[in-house]
Amino acid sequence: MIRDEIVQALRAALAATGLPEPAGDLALETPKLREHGDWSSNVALQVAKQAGRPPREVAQELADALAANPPANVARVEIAGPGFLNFHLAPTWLHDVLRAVVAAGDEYGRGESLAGGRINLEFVSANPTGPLHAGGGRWVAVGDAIANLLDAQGASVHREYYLNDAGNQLDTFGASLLARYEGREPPEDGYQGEYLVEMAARMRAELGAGVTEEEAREWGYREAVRMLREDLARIGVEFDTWFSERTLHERGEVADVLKVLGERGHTYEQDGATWLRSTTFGDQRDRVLVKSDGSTTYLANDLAYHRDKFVRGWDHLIDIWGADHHGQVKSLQAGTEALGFPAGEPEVILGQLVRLQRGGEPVRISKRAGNIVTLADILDEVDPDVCRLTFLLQGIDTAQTFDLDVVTAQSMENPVYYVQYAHARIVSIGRKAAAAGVERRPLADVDLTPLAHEREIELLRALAVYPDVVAEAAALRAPHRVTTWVRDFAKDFHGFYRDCRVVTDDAPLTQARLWLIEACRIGLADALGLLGVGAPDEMARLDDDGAVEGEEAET
RNA sequence: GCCCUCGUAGCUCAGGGGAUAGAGCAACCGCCUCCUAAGCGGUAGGUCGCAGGUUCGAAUCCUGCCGAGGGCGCCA
Repeated sequence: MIRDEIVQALRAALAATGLPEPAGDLALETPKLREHGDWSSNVALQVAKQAGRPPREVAQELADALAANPPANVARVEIAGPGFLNFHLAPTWLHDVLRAVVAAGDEYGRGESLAGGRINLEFVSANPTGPLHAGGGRWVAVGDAIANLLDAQGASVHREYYLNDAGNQLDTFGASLLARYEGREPPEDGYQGEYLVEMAARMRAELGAGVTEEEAREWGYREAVRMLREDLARIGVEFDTWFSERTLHERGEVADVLKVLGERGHTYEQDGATWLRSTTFGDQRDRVLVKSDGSTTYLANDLAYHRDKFVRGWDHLIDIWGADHHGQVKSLQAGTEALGFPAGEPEVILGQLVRLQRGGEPVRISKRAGNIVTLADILDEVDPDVCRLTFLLQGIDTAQTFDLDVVTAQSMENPVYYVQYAHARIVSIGRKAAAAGVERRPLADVDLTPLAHEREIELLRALAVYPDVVAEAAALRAPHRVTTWVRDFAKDFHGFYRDCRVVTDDAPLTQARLWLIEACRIGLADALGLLGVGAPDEMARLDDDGAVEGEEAET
């Protein structure tokens, strides 16, 4: 691509003038202002100090060297500001971008930065004690999108869900379910959620009378997993593996991990418990692995689990956790390192929690009333695409405020429609063109020089940058960057649509624009696909009140 | 006390070393004989929490302080 050609030309210019290479990457960016060219480099500023000369003088020397041996498509190089090198390209470079997009098709935006990598991505992993909480939807949407991004960079990604089915959480859950079944209130520290009442009724219908606590626990466990799978299926996420904690205990993996840690000299006995000397690996304090009552801690089990993942053959492990588990990161990483696995494994992506609101008021989870809001509740009211994109609107480092009224009642203002509409418009134009008997000729036979309108240029520039956006989003584990790109791109397209008619009497222009919008469609569909959001061929029409035609307007 | 994240327009948030800080919503003013107006254009709106420091250049990096959220169990 043109970008690499310019970088190479810059390197050559540096070498030719005897200037040093900058310490970091050779930065080449797209300036915010069009006057600053198509691409801009700050090498002269970076190198000026080492060279001991004014930046603009260095820039001039580089510009002269570049002029002597100009890269393809570069019309001119200007020096601006404190010493930026601004590359102004001939419009033809964007026509190359269009051809590249079409040639790549579904593959456009793919990268090779993780080629060959085998990654295990664990996310959601909510306890099998009920349906998914609405806030948990964030990890569903984010996790699936990150998996898509890693896949887009060439990695083989395995989506995994860890079922904590061996701890006392499940016992508490079973006791609570049995209490509801018997018409009692759940224990003080039990599960208060009202969904248990419904579950208990279903259990009675299935199992009849005389259910024991163990039977309640096992029935409830299976039922909860069924509900989790159902919720995930509704939003379109499928896991490759549902890993049961119980299997770790059954196969003796927890005991084995304890043995190995002991043999490696990383444990000690104190106060009747077995401790992991995790401070050796940077933890703030040592951690208990085996309690004085002989049972293992969550950490011990989790270490066995992560060792199991490595043994199954992944070369990189990623966990997505809510920030409320931040305190466990160092302990787990210390333990895996103590077991002999690479430092820094597993990589833990921490996401801030979701605050639920309704009409601006916080939704309180009342222990007594047990009025939890589930993901299923949201999916009852909004399209899965709306739900997903809402969770992917912002970076995961910020606590998200999820207002149920805004997301549900005002769903017509959700950005998802804005973006999907752009895609639908493109397909619609294709239908109109076909109906008018206009056929798109092979791209190789089409002259793209008519594409010179500012709107057209903007679209192609955005498409040119898209692969970089995807690569960066993958590297930073930040799917919202794709959301930001696709929103901006949809805006560009709507502007183009308004100003540039595609199907006209001007045959050469029509041909060029038909291919332009096809390239746009590829970009939109790809970005939406990475986010797990559909790219529809048509949208419902709205009447003047903003209500979907054919549906009753809400009053 | 210690650790992590955040603080940017009235609201929700992008931007995380570059040139004049952006978008959506809300407000105001315009645009449908024409491929879907779930659209487009314009106006208004900012001491980028505060104070220092590093740098040719800081919303961005460092330190401190203030504020918000989360964590620091022989719970999971």
